[in-house]
Amino acid sequence: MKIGELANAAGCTVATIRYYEREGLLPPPARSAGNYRLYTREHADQLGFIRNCRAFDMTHAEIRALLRFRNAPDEDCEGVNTLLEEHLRHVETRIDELQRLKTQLQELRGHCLRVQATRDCGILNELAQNVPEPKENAADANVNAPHCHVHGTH
Amino acid sequence: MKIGELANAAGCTVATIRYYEREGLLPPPARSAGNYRLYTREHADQLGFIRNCRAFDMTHAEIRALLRFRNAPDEDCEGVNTLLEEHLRHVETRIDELQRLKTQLQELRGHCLRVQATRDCGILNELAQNVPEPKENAADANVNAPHCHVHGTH
DNA sequence: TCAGACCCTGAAGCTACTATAGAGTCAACC
DNA sequence: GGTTGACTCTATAGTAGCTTCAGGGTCTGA
Repeated sequence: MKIGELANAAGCTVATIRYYEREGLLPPPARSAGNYRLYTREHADQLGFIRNCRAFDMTHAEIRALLRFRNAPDEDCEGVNTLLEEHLRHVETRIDELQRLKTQLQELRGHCLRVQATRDCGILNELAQNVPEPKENAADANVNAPHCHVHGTH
Repeated sequence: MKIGELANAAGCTVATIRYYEREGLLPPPARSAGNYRLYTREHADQLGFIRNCRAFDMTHAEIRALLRFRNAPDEDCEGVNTLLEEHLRHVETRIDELQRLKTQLQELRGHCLRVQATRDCGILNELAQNVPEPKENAADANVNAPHCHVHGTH
């Protein structure tokens, strides 16, 4: 099948598929006489696997690791379990951080409850203050725990 | 004050300060005879404001908007309130997404509860399946709601 | 033969920084 | 006067996971 069909089947763009090939997540397929990529069922399966992993928000490094396990069917799967648990912990950590952030944002929101001149706006004034409390969020968390790949709000 | 002192005071790196200048978040300061940046109290205040906003995980675009309000003290602050509420909604959306993701990851984790050959690993087999459920996460959310800047787990 | 849909490569853009290379500045010490 | 070391400068590239663009080639049907 051609790249457009594969993209359709997998629910992603052709650019994404070419990108995965460059990244080594997807093996380079055969080419037609006109230099078009020609994919097999195995490519489609592997791409499905990758897209499922991405839907679980795994990084390419994590997916590469899982693909290695998948290509070594006789090895034991302890590493798979470990990887999943670590990923889960990252997600939980990020949830905690965002929940703290939410609380702080709600507090900040409460500093201005009506429309007034910006010079009197409690929110802007609060942001101009030394507010050292919201410190446990993404940027700092990444500094403190460099192995945690869970990042900012945006 | 020189850039190193400012960085120390603001709790960020000199590279970050130079980056903010390039990005237009901080106005270019005067220079010494030896071409060193010389910052004033106003610069320090504005940098503090920016760092506070960043601690709330706001984007540079959001911060730029807030700085514009800050520099127009006679305008009304409705836009500030709106911006904050939208930011809060983004955070809440992201929390919901991550919580759904967490549930799905726990479910996935349950598919393999002992160490076995990877060919039999329930997790890998599940990931090789058509699993269309974890669809509401970052990648798709960004497609569906292009204005939501809350992104992935990593 | 021509339009239109599809495909190709290579490079740049996105976000908020961080890191590196190679060079200049400045104060203190000998 | 020379040297050391801390600090600063600019320019450039790298990070993650794509998306978008420019400038072209391929293929199919009318």
